[in-house]
Amino acid sequence: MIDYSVLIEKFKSIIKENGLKFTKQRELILKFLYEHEGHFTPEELNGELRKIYPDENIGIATIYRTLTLLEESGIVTSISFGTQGKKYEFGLKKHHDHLVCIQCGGITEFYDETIEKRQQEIADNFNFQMTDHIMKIIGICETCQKNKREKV
Amino acid sequence: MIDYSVLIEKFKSIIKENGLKFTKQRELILKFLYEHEGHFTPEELNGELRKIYPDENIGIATIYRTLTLLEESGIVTSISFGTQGKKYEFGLKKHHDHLVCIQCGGITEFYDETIEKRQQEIADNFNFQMTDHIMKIIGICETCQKNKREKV
DNA sequence: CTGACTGCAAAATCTTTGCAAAGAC
DNA sequence: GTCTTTGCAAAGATTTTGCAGTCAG
Repeated sequence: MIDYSVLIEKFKSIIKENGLKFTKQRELILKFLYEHEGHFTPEELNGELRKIYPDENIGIATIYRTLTLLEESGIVTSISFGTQGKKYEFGLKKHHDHLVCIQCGGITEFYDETIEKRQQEIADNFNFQMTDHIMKIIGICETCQKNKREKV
Repeated sequence: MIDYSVLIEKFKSIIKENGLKFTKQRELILKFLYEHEGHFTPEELNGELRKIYPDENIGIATIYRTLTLLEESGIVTSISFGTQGKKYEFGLKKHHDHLVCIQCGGITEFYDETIEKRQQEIADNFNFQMTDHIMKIIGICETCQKNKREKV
């Protein structure tokens, strides 16, 4: 995993290249995502940051703006949930895909070499310049299957 | 491809099973999706239906409600576009995945046996009961790549 | 007839934008 | 100092809901 100091330097250089500024808000949002595994909605992120930094009072608009910036910079990635918005996660880790539970909303990550290779081959066949790919396996996770059985 | 009369019967039996009613609006929406290949937002669907049936005046709420019903019935499927909502397509055709162009928003469909098989294996490994899966390859389609080169 | 369905408009979500004040460089 | 960023609140965009009248069975 990338070191935090390296990450910050990387972020600062992206910031500088684009004539932007390195602000406390941007740093705190990045830091949170770096330090917390998982997938967060902007609203959740807002809540967590308010808990950790009660004095900062980071506006929701800033969260949105920063997430967009971080995503464009390739530092975070997002996964969308139909109408219910997006969840963001720190993106500078090994590429992976997701198992999404429709019962509890839980997300499990996995990585599979076979699928990765095949995706590139498919894109090539269509002369499609792949910049990203998303794979979600949707269903019911082991825990929720058990809970269901116990209820019956 | 499923025959239209068979499709309607199928829909009617789902309707009946659930104590619902078979209405003109529901039929017209289903008919449109059956007859038109492609992926439509609720808003687009609304516009198209208004063009074809200027006298019907189907409300946008009905479109949403019907699409939800059709999706729950397994007759249509949806693909979500981050913040920008969902697109729906007729779903009773061979399963396939999508290539989505970030430039023009165009969608190309493909089907790959290797990927299908591997997805099931992965779900099994996690004791995950897969009900669906989504795969999107995101990038720039052949046409948009060409247009870009021409502009330069 | 009865209960489901519809269109309308209002409400609810989620996200973006305009602006004056504050902050980074 | 200059130009970007921020928080706030208002505006937008998309989707859902409440309701009275309408329609299917």
